[in-house]
Amino acid sequence: MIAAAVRRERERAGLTLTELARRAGVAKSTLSQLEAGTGNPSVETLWALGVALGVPFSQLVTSPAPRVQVIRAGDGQRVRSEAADFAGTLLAAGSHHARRDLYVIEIGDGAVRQAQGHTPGSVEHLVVAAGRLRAGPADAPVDLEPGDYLTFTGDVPHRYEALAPDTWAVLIMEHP
Amino acid sequence: MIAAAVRRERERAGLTLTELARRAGVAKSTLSQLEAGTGNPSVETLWALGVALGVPFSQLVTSPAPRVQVIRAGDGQRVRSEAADFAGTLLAAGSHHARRDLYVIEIGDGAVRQAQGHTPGSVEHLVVAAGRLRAGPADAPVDLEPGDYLTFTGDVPHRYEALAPDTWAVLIMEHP
DNA sequence: TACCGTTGTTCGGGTTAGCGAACGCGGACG
DNA sequence: CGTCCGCGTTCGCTAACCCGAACAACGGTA
Repeated sequence: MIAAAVRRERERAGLTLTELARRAGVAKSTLSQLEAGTGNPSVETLWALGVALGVPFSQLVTSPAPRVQVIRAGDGQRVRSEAADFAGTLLAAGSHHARRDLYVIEIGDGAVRQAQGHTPGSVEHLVVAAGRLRAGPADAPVDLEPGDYLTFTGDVPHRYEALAPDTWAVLIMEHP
Repeated sequence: MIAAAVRRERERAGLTLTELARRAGVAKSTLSQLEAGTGNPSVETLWALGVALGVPFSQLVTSPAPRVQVIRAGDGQRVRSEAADFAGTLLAAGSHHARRDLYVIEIGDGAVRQAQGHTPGSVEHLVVAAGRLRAGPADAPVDLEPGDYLTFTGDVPHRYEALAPDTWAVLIMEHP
């Protein structure tokens, strides 16, 4: 589990095992056994590897991934405030992924953005703010309207297509 | 550093050292030395403690916190796509916090939501989708319009106040 | 083909993490 | 006061993490 994460991050950084071991200050034998899944590394070792890889260490202890989920505007678990005219809808909670990039995306009317899959285990969260958007995995896109929420795994080809002018949305990308 | 985090979480859960060691399946001597800051624990040990404490493990390796930052609609680092009429704006990236709750919030015109500070180190991210919103720390609120992005530490009293009808926004709450 | 540089994987060994048991301490109870 | 129970800390000891070095495997080059 950790083994795969370390190897994935190392290859994503384009480093050899020897080079990463040198930069992190650990013996390459240690790193080799670690990537082979033998034993549990100490926190110090894993920390050194995380620093050398430029990833915040919790990224090296990943976990499984969900699939596609849509919450329509008005659906979802609403949390109302008694004290004020305020309502919140919980869309996603409790992931312990590490990197989380937050975007605001704008797509011209009729424009289509194709994206090949990102790193395995990445998850995308999308909330449409205005316009209409068709998004999701390339083989199963979903039509969304303002307030709609969509989440899906980003490790397969996917797309964004605006169905109305001035379409924009909030996009959270989680990289495991 | 880790020592303090473990002790803090253990006391926050109201557990004794002996009880936590029993639940996590580690020797209490190990836990005692760990909280004393002696040596580096292995990942497996820390993981077991995280499970027993009900925290996602990366919470045991904390880090500092930012303050308030506003990115106006149209500002920010834009990432354009050459292939399609598509533009994305990166708002926040690379946090290594653990729990991340995603909300869509709706606030009635003129309504004010007050919130006392949450757990130390929590961070809130806010993107206004429609309407006008005054939000932020109670002593330094900021007026936001659709597309504006605001982030601030949530461990101090803060507020949300709608300045127009049909105001809603996307809210990401990070709990360290 | 032979040589060389690099990559990643296996070997002994020193050191340390983790365990179980024993210890000192403080409060509750008879 | 004496005993008991639970708290957290220290004491040997075994196991394993980590290291350095030697080892195969591969590709480029003369």
